[in-house]
Amino acid sequence: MVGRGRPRDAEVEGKVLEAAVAELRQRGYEGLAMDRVAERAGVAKTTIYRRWSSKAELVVALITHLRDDVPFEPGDDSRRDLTALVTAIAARLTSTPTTLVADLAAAAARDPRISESVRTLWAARHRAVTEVVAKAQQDGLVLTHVAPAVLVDQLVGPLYYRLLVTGEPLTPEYARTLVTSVLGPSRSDQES
Amino acid sequence: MVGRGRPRDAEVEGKVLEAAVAELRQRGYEGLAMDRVAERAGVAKTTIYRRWSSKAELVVALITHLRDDVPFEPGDDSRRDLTALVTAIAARLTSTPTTLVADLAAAAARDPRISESVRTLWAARHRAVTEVVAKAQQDGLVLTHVAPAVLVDQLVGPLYYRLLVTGEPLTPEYARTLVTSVLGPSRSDQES
Amino acid sequence: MVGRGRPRDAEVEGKVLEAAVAELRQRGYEGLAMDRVAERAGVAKTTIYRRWSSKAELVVALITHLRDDVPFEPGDDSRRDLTALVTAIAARLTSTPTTLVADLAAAAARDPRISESVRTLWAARHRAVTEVVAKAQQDGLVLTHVAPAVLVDQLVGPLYYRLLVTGEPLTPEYARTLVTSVLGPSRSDQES
Amino acid sequence: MVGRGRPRDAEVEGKVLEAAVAELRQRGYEGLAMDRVAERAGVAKTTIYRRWSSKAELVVALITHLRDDVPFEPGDDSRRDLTALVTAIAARLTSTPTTLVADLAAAAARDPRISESVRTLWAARHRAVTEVVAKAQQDGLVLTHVAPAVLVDQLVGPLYYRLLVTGEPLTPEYARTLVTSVLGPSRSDQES
DNA sequence: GGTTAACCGAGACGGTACGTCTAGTCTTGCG
DNA sequence: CGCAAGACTAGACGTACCGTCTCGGTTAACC
Repeated sequence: MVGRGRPRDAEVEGKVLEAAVAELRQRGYEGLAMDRVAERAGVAKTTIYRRWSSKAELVVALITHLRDDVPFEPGDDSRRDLTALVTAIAARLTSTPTTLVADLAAAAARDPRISESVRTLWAARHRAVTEVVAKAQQDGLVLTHVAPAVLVDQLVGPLYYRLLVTGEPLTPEYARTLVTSVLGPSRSDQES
Repeated sequence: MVGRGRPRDAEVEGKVLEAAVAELRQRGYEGLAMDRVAERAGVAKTTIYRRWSSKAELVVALITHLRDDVPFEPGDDSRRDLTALVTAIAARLTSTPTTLVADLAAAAARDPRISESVRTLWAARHRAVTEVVAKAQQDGLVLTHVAPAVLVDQLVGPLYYRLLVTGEPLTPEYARTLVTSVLGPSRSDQES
Repeated sequence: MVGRGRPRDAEVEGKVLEAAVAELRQRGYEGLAMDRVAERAGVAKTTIYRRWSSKAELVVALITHLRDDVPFEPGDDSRRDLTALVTAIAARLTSTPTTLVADLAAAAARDPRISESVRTLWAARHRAVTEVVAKAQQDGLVLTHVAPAVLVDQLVGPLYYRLLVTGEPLTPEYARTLVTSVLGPSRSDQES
Repeated sequence: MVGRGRPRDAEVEGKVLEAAVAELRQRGYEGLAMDRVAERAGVAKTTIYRRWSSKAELVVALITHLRDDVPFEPGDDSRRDLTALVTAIAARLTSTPTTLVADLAAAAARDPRISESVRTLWAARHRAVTEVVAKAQQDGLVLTHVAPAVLVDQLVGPLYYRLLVTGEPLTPEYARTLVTSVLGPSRSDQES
């Protein structure tokens, strides 16, 4: 007895998320009004609440929707791969409104369901890093014998730390320095 | 023309900040209601707004008020000092409600004044780390030649990263591993 | 071109009306939600709207459905008959939730179709009174020469007045007093 | 400790009630939207809810506000007085939207506080009738020896009965007939 | 010692948003 | 067709919060 009743309008989800993203960019999280989202999406407020039980959940979905996993295929040069990955993550964080990242963290700290959702998002984004780090370690490129997970934390963690805590900029140079710190200087770095 | 009129009640500031801290811990930034702060402090809302022109400014003041710098004097053994420091920071973060940290970050991301205030707070807490790292580097304990600031980020950043992003626990072992990763294994570690 | 398509389920009408009556008793007219009626009746909302085009019309039908005329055969003694009738009406009103009566009046005041339906209901219930009053008047039992309809109003009206307006109780004594006031005291009353 | 805080704006109450009356006349009870009342009165919705906790209570207040007790001084002729009073009540009921009367009854049947309020309203309006009836009875004008309260019910009750139940019109003639039925025919009536 | 200036408390007020509820309509697929 | 299931529009309801404003009443400093 599946598929009874009127099926959900497939367009709704997209329209709402799009409207929400636009509003979010324009007025920030606090300024994101459900009424306006509804109107902008050309949809009744009830329809939004049927899918997402609160503003917070809508924003979570919105973020997930933003996920555009660029599949990453590792090359031969782990150092180059790692630098590219960390730089990409930094770039992405930079282009995302900081409030969003912070609000997600705050919402996650309060609601375990959101927490899970948000963590899944980040996990997906950082997975490739773990793989490349493990590979680099097998190749003997890493200085210390520490669990790969810790190294990942030391590559990615500082990005969030700067973004959320110190407010310093996430430049490509910074990303490269992080990699250098973990892998040691490359030959070209040494020469310079 | 100084000192005319009724002087401000000296106790008010303290009472309000205390009440605000309590509310912030309980309900987070969004849930921090000025009405409740006023009631809890036994003070009129007007009195609060006379001192701080908005909720945001109140939180700024509140954060500054939180600063309770435990003075740290470095010893001979930089590795031991560093481990102690990172462990202490981790312990402090663990004992602080995660929502508080996240909400501060969120508030900072929204309001530059809060941002500055929050950063000053963290900077005070992390200053000692920078000093010890620099000393360790001078002593030749650090593997790579990277700016001390970056090393600090890689020691402290992962703590916030785990707390706010991945949700993994901040154990003393983790703190020691972070130090090991930066300084390389200690002699005792190597022996084991 | 008769009997095309699936025939209407004969049970539906009864189930819906019954459910609607129950809801009406519990929650009153305003609180009568079509969704709840549908669910309680085990019927789709669409099915209800196919038969009755609005909440108002459903209530109309519902009222008609409530009609359960207890046939009354007059005896020799008009005074006794009248007393019995008025007492019976009072008892029935007492056992009916006051909200129901009031809501019916309110709905009637709003919608002429409901109005007609409700009036038919009351008329059926009060018809016997008119007959007996007319008979009593012919027998010379009534003090004044007033149209029977007015006397009926003065016998039945006070019941609704007390119920809806003053909130005073409808006791059998009250019913008898009403009859006494219209017919004059009976011989036994006079003796006492 | 009187008169603390900002005093209530004296105009608000009047403006809101006026706006509410206008809305009520235009769109009926169900169509009376608090948002529109607020806008029309040039007042925030919160301000309305601070004074009246619900739509129902606002309407009650509205009715009470409508109270314009025409003080009645009885003359020598009780029959004339009574006729005038009953006619006045009938006229007033006729000029009031029926929905209002019915809705008040319905609201009263649900909420005891409203009930009390409404009854007070009616009681004030009907008080004079009781007095005049009692006087008429002392003067020997009443046919039967029944409690004055019952006679009042039989004079006023039929008006509400016709209005809410049978829907028949409340003409001055009807009012006079009611009085006649209770007092017996006047001399002039007999002559005619 | 009266005037004046600034404070304090209480709380009303305008405004904005949230999340809930309902009436009625519309869209499927099954019988 | 009828029916069940349930999505959809439109819009009211009552609550919460923010920041402003208006009072009556204090508490000093100054004339």
